[in-house]
Amino acid sequence: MLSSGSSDEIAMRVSRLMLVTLRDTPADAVIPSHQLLIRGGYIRRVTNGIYAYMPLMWRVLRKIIAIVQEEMDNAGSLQTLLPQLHPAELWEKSGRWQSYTEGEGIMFHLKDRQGKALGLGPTHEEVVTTLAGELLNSYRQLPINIYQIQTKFRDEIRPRFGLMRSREFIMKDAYSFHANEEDLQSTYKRMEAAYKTIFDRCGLITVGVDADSGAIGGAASQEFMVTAEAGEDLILIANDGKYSANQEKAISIAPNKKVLNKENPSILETSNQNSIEDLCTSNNLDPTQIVKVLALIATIENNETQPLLLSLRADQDLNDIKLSNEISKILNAQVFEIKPITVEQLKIQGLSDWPFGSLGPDLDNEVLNGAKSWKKTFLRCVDHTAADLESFVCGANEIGYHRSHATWETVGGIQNRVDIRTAKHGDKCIHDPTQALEECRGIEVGHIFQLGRKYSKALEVGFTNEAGHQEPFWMGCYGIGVSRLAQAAVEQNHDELGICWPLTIAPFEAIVVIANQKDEIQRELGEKVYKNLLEAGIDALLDDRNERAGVKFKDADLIGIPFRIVVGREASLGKVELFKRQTRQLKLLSVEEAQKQLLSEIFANKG
RNA sequence: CGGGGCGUGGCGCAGUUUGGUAGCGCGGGUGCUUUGGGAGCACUAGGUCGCAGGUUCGAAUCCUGUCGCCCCGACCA
Repeated sequence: MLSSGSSDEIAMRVSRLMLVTLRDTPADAVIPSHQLLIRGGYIRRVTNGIYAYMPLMWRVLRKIIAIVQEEMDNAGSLQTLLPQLHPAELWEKSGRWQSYTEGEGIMFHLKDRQGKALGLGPTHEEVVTTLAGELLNSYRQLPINIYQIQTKFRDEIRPRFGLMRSREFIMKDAYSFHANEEDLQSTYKRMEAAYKTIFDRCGLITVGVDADSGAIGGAASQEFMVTAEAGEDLILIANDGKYSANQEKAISIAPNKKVLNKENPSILETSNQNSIEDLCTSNNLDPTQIVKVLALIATIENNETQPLLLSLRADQDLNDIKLSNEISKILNAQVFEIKPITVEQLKIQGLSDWPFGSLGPDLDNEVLNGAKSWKKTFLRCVDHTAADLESFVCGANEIGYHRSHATWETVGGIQNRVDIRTAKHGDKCIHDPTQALEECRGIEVGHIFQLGRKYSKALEVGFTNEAGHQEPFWMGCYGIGVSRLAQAAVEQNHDELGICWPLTIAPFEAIVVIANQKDEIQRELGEKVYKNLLEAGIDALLDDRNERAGVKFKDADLIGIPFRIVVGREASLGKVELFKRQTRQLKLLSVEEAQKQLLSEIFANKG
């Protein structure tokens, strides 16, 4: 046993830290951050998508949590702690129980000994909205903004990348309640600002992007992305930085078209021309002169299935998120799934083959006659890129034939003009056509939504307004993936030797390495430096292990403590080395000077 | 769920094609040496080869089934 120091002090010694680092990269980790967190002994997998946070990791998480708490508190949000087990009735009332538990639902659920159905909270709109309904009765009590930091459960279809997409994770979620939309918008702006401060303080480079609000629903929403190669989302950013969006949502100006002169319509023989490319080379056409037609099937509320016939300019790609939103708007119904129609599906529906490859925008509804479960008329949508063509080539609804110089009048007109194309790298921007979109990948660490009145209406909760009438709340919700953020920080801050934590969220600010534990002079000086740092208020760690210097250096590089003081062979001369992990800058200094410089660097960077 | 790959000491892997009773590196323990970039030597502990059936004199190896993990897609903080 060590004779001196409190138990805290003992735990700050590497020899007592339960630290196990791995020399080899674990086979099941693919991206750098996941590999490094496991190799550095930060996390251990317990089962699929479920991880244990080891002491170093928990220190990182606590630092992130402290920053989040400070900024949320500053922004006027109240911390709470809500239950993790939710009764099914609450979710049935909001209409989400079924979609969240059945099929590809993400809610873990169970029955208690009374046979009552419960779910483990993947998010807390139901619970929090119900509470608000019970407690907030008057506009005089509004607005209210509350948050919690807590473990969330989502039975992900495919957990992966360690903490990046796990089934149990730490999240900060906040909910705001307002008497009107303007007030919601002002809190939304305040949260946006708080989020920027939080990510800045965590030492992360993030971009706020326009986002699709997905399953949660609602109006405006913005995602905060940590830019990194391993990111699962593709984001588009204008050169001037004035516009940025998730590709799922991004809008842009489509590339210029090659005008096809107006001439009398004619029929093209196109047998064996099975792709747009074939069609172009064989007939000397440009893809921008062709309208391609896609047949899809949408599954909507009440298990109804609506066939879709979509027209896009042939050089453009369909964006299925935009499509889903447009279809939902047109039908005024929830869209669950949209899939391409295949020959097999036609068979199942008892339909004969369609002229795939030669579909035209005017494909007759009679091809749906006799369908077993599908609706019998197409919902037809034309993307702006196709609608803007005055003369074009398109399928003739007969295998082996296309129509040349068609116009919308000759192919049945345009019923729904929509934006369903995918914006891409290089496209011109709508806010300023001299600017182009750049693409990069991002990890979503935060998402803020203006929910509107979706949940307050569904759960029938509201307040009495100034006029004395009952009204549903206006709501916002604001999430930060705390454990994901920790891993994203590693993804953005590492090199070939290991992690380079940003100072503010590093498990320790400095590590004192005694090169040779058996050298009494080194050992005593190392202990002294360590003690001095602690007394100066530095989060310091002492590597007192009886290991060779090389092993300690490798481990220190791997676990990524921002500053390192090496007490080694110059210890007898009163000299130590000050090493900065990020830049690998190394200075041989007197003990006093090294400590002084370390303190000034740390206090300067902590802000 | 669809498509691909993999399960062999704590970790990384070989052995499987062509059946003969399990091996390498790292890690762990002990001792000596070494001591500023994942040390050397010696000794040592640790695996019913994912699991269950089957074929065979004999199965990590062949067959059937099953479970788990990883990658690509649908989901999301």
